[in-house]
Amino acid sequence: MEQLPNMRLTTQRQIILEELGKVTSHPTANEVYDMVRKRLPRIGLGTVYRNLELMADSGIILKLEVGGTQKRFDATVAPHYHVRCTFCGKVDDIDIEVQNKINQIAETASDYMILGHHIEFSGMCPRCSEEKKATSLH
Amino acid sequence: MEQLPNMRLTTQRQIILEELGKVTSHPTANEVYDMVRKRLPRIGLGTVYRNLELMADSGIILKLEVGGTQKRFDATVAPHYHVRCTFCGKVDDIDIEVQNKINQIAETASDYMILGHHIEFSGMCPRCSEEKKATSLH
DNA sequence: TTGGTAAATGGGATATTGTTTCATTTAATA
DNA sequence: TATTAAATGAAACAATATCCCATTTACCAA
Repeated sequence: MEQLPNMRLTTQRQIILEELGKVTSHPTANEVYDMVRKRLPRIGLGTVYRNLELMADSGIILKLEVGGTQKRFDATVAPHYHVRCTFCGKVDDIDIEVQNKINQIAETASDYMILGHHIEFSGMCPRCSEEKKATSLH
Repeated sequence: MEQLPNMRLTTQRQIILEELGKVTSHPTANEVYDMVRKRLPRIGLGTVYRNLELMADSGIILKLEVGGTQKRFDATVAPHYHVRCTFCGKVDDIDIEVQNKINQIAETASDYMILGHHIEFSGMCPRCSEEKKATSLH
């Protein structure tokens, strides 16, 4: 596992990273906890939070603070955008070109030092679209 | 106050909206609660949350679910972007042109029905820049 | 202008999400 | 393999948000 100096390679960390890598669903900390607990039933929720934060800080994974109240995590660290279903809260990737130039534009328009950006689309996922169609039929 | 049918014009609602309109700082629900309590000391926190959500749902105000764990609210409903200071959490407006065309691009690239988007820049606010400069001097 | 009525409130309980503490365990390494 | 600091598990705690329900209040019809 890629890591920072003084960061030990524990079983817990390995398995958290492995499980996160298996899914594309941008799980919350609690969802990761559930996934990991199937393999390490005695792991603590604190350990999961601690490690997700640590790995996000060191750039091994991505922390998403998107719509909804919960943080979500993503094993794909390359810059990319997301879409969030307004109805069920599901988060998926949006595979379009990253708009690097808007950082410059934003920097000019503000007194912040701009370090990056994230685009979050909102929409309706296929599943919710289906359900809505079904409901409106009667 | 602009409102939905069956939505009563209560003192609490008016004052919440007035206080939110006074600031450009995108306050959290708790910050709004503090502001409003100066004029209505007996208002409940639940009332503040309830009304902010209600007003956001009806489009009177904007609910921001940006970085950080808390929801933030904005009296300006016209589409615009935000920047969040990675160091202190402050949120400000970024006054650049809204990229309407990327909704189409995103819709083509996914199986969601795209309804909108929001861009959140991350950066360092002037205040934190100053502080960092001061710290690194000795 | 009042009286009826459903919406809204206050305040506390509860739920949800995330963080901290500390005694114990464990990975790294000398 | 003994040492030691980092990491863990478990539970307490903190922060944020929602719910419940008896009481109050805005609105409307007469």
